[in-house]
Amino acid sequence: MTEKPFSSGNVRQSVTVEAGNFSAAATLKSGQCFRWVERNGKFCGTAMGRYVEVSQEGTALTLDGSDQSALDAVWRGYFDLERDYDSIRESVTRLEPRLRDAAAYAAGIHILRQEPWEALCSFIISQNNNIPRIRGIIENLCRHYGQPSLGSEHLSADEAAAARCFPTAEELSRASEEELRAFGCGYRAPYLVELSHRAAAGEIDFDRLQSAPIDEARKTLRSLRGVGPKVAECALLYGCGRLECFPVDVWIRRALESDLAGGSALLESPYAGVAQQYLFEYIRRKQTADSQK
DNA sequence: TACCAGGGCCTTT
DNA sequence: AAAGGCCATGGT
Repeated sequence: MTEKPFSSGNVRQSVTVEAGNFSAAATLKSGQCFRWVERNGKFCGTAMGRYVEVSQEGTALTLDGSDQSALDAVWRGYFDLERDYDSIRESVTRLEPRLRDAAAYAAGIHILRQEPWEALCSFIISQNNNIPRIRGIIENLCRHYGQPSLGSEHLSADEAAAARCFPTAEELSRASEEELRAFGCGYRAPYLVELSHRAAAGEIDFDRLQSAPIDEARKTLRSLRGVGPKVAECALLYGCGRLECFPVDVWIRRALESDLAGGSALLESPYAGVAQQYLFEYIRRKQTADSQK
C-alpha cells in the first residue's frame, strides 16, 4: 500500500515528526549534500532511492511523500534524528570553548547519513569544484544513468528526471570517460570510470568502511585513484557515519591556524566532524556578513 | 620542487 | 565588463 506509485488522483502520503533541535534548512544547505532544492518553502530531493519533500515549522518536520514506515525505516536514519546533538555540542564546546559561538550558531545542523557509494562519488566530483557546478554534474549523472525514484511519479517529466536515483556502481560503470566528461566531470571522469568498475566488481566493501577501524577505512579509500585526504574524510563523515572524521579545506585550515581554533584538541574528538561542520558554517557566515559590509 | 589540468562561480576591480 | 581567486588530486 505505502509503496504504490502516487497517481494523479491520489492524495500523497505525508508524515510529521517532532524533530527537536534539528534544522532541515541549515542541514540541507550546509554543503554536505547536493541533491536538495528549495521550492516554495520545501526542500525537495532524492535520497535512499526515494523522492520526498521536506518542510519544517518550528520543531515539527513534515515529509510529503513518506509514510510512517518510511520515516522509521529510512528518514530517521538519513536525517540522523535519533542522535543527541545537544550532548555532542556540549562535548565539543567543553573540549574547545572558543567554539561556543560557532556551535550555537549552527546548532540545528545534523550530519546526514548518506549512502556510502553516492557520497564517495559525490565528493570525488566535489574536489576542486564549486557547489552549483557539483550539483549540476550529479544531476546529469542521475538523469542519464539512474533509475526513477520512488515517489517521484507525480512530478513533471523533467522534474522526475532530475529526481532520479543516483546511479548504482553497475549503472555508472556503463558510462564512458568521454560521456562523463561531456556531463561536466572534467578530469574526474577517469576516476569515476575506474571506481565504478571496481565497485561493480565487488572490490570495495562499503559495509566495512562503516565498521572497520577508522585508519583502515581511510587507507582503503585513499588507495582509490582520485581519493585524497579531503575526499576520504568527506566520504567517511557524510557517507559512512564516521563522525570522528574531519575534512580540511582551505576555510577550515585557516580556522585551525587562527585564533578561532588554533592548536585545538578538536581533531581528537569522536565528534570532530560535527565540530568541523559548526566551524565551517560559522566561518562562512562571518565571511558573508563581512562581504556585505 | 613547482606547476598544471577542467571549468565555472564568486568577489573584487 | 573584466580580471583574478578559488577548489583537491594526480601526474609530470
